[in-house]
Amino acid sequence: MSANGKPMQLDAVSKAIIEQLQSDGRRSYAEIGKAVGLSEAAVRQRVQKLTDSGVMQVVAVTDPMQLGFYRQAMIGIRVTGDTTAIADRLARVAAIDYVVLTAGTFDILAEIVCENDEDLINLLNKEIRSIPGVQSTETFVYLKLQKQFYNWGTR
Amino acid sequence: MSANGKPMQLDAVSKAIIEQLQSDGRRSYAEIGKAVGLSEAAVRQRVQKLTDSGVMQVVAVTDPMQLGFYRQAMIGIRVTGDTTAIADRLARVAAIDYVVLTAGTFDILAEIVCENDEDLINLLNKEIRSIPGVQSTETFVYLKLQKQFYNWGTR
DNA sequence: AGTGAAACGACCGTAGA
DNA sequence: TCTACGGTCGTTTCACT
Repeated sequence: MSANGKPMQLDAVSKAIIEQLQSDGRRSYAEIGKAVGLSEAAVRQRVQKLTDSGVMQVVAVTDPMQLGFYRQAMIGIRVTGDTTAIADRLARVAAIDYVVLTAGTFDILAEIVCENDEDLINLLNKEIRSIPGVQSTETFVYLKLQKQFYNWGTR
Repeated sequence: MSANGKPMQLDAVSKAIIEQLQSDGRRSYAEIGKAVGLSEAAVRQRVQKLTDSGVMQVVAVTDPMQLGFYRQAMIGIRVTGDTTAIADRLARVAAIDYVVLTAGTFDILAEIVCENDEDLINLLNKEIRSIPGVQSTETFVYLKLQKQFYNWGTR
């Protein structure tokens, strides 16, 4: 139910529940209840509502570095024609984990995750620059990830 | 224990477990066990190891849009001097949820989440462009988030 | 690194304020 | 929207392979 257009107004308790799950997504409802001063059932209902409405999701996230993906980069892309069609196509590439349409000197920003520089070159040439309509790309190789906090939109 | 420098080699079963938790971070170990063909205890041991080693985390992520944060943007930043010090300072701003040091025509990329354009202007002027050493910024306002897949590094 | 069993605790539906 | 409660299922520990 729900998921209309209007922003959801969260009270302090719901915010506290989200914080609990942000630090550990597998914490039990009972434990969260103790922390926020609510019964287990009440916490469960609120979590249900938050996930059903799409405000919150509990998911596993992985560290590319620890899995041997040592090269990450943001690619700024300038295109002609339909940006959505091109972004759609980029979104289907497994090594591209983030695609956003933007206003500014780039039309699309895409984040890529790969093992090394050779993979990066191949990705750029074979999966990005080869798409009809892609005019130019600019690559920003990641040196150090300083902060990452989880919010989300589509998938 | 662990978290050395070498990449962790995951077998098909661990990958399957991660996939299960990527689609629902609260799925029970028993249920995951059924899906991947392992006992509940074995699944739990593997999940423990994956989280202890830092390869995987189960966390809550929220949708800024649904919470009334209608304006998101990536800011490309050019600086003089110590990039780390400036990135550190940016990371402490709540409205900045992502900071990465890069090689390329920007030294730092920062993603911001705010309610409207006025907030965006204030953030840019008061929290970013006012930092000593920041030479210039380029703003890429998000029009549409097309893909977001969760990997992570630091926090 | 895996299984199985028994005690314990979490989860879920339902009833009621 | 919350608490209370009972049945069911998941989790934990441990002994064993």
